[in-house]
Amino acid sequence: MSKIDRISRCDECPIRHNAVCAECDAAELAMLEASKSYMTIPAGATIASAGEPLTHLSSIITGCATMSRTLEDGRRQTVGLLLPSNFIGRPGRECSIYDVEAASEVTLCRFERRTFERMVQDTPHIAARLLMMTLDELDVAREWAVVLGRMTAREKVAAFFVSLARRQAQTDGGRPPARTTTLKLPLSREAIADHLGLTIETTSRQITALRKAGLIETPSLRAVLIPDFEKLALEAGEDDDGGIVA
Amino acid sequence: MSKIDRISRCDECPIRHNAVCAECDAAELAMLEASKSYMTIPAGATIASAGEPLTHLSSIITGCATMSRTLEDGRRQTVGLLLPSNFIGRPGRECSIYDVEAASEVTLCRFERRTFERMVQDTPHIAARLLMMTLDELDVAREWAVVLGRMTAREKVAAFFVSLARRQAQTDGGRPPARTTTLKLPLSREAIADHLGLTIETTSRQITALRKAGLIETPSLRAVLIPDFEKLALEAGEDDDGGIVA
DNA sequence: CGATCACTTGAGGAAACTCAACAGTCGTGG
DNA sequence: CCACGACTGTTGAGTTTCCTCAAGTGATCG
Repeated sequence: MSKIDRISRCDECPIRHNAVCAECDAAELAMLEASKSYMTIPAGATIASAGEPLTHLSSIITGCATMSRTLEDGRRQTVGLLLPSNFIGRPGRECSIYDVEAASEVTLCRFERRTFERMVQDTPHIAARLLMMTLDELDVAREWAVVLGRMTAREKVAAFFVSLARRQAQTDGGRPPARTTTLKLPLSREAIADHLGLTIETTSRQITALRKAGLIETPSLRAVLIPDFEKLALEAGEDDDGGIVA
Repeated sequence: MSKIDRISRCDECPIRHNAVCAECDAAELAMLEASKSYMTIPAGATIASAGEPLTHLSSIITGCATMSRTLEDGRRQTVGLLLPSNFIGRPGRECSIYDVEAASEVTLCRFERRTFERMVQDTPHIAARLLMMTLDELDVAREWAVVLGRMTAREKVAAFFVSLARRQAQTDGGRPPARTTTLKLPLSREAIADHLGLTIETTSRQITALRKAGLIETPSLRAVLIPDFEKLALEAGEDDDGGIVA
């Protein structure tokens, strides 16, 4: 029995203050508790498929998932990297328009779609929080458009590490990344390439190039050590005042 | 005195049923009417600048604007094409994080930011509509990520015309584009290139290529005639069932 | 310990970019 | 009304970046 299975009370939930329930009061939380269910999905499994009905909407409690589209000829683009507190599914739409796959083992807090839609309608705290989260997602998506449209392969890879470092720091602690940060990579090289709009070979080469330039170290295939976060951020095309969006 | 200046009643507004006010009842509309103001901006003028405070939030009534980011070295990426009923500015944020520029003459329906934020809080119809619009924008942004990340230059240009045709058809009439459609281009070649993550030269070459392939005609620099919409959509990498998002 | 899979590296080619010249369009003023 | 100039768009030639194909290396797991 994993740790999450034993959590049933929302006030013990690791994403309590970041997820769609963040603004809920005790009574609202009780309502959510009554209709939620947990589900754990193994790494590599499919959470939703493009065009298929989505019976449940959910929040990621732990783990990492990708949201992607695959064209008929096999080209694939990941349009969202889903980390703890991120939301899966769109209220008001029956089907997912993207494939959602667990990159690592993922634990979800799920709600039956209709039930959740009703709660969004009836509970301003949920609606307001969902709006804020959606606006944040929109910023992230637009920020990523700049990366995809205008950055070089090297900048894209650097930007990916920088963005992931920011989000992981946000999740565990809530403060910006330390100067020296170690990153756990939830994605394979192929998945990173699909996120960056590159091939796996180019991605690999640029990771090597960043390592040779001393901007990162790679203690293992699934880990990246950033000796100087600011320096890497600069390499990712950020003006020195950092900033921008996650 | 232009046509819009004379419109003061929301029920005569061309975006009445598509904008953030779409779900409002008579009483709510009256409230909006009391605090709204119109503003017309000439083509080429700046509506908002990245990092600068945004005193008003607004809806586009007529015209077209671009939302873009410029990197220090001059590279620019447009992250959103704003057409009638689209919303400018983010409730809850004081500054714009993008440059917003009028591509053509633009007429706005504006609300003082604080006032609007209060109305969002107090008016579920506005909050709900804003949520739906934001979710739609998110879909558009993610769809565009696929274009930016995985499409060839030719597909990008085709996808741009297809997307624009869909949105223009949506605006004037609400139905999908006819088989043969004429498109009014609100953007210069350079602005198109910035939207597609290409150079102006590549964009121009691909427009020429599409013309030579008979997929489009170019009656003028700012117009595109699509003889067979489905055929162009296919060229844009859509599987024959069309669909996807605007 | 060996097979499989993920990742890396190399060589060659294709797509898009850069730089440069040219053409078409539009507005202004003679 | 035409001539001029500035600007926007097109086309061409050469270069760069990234992709493709292929082989090699390293990790992981039975």
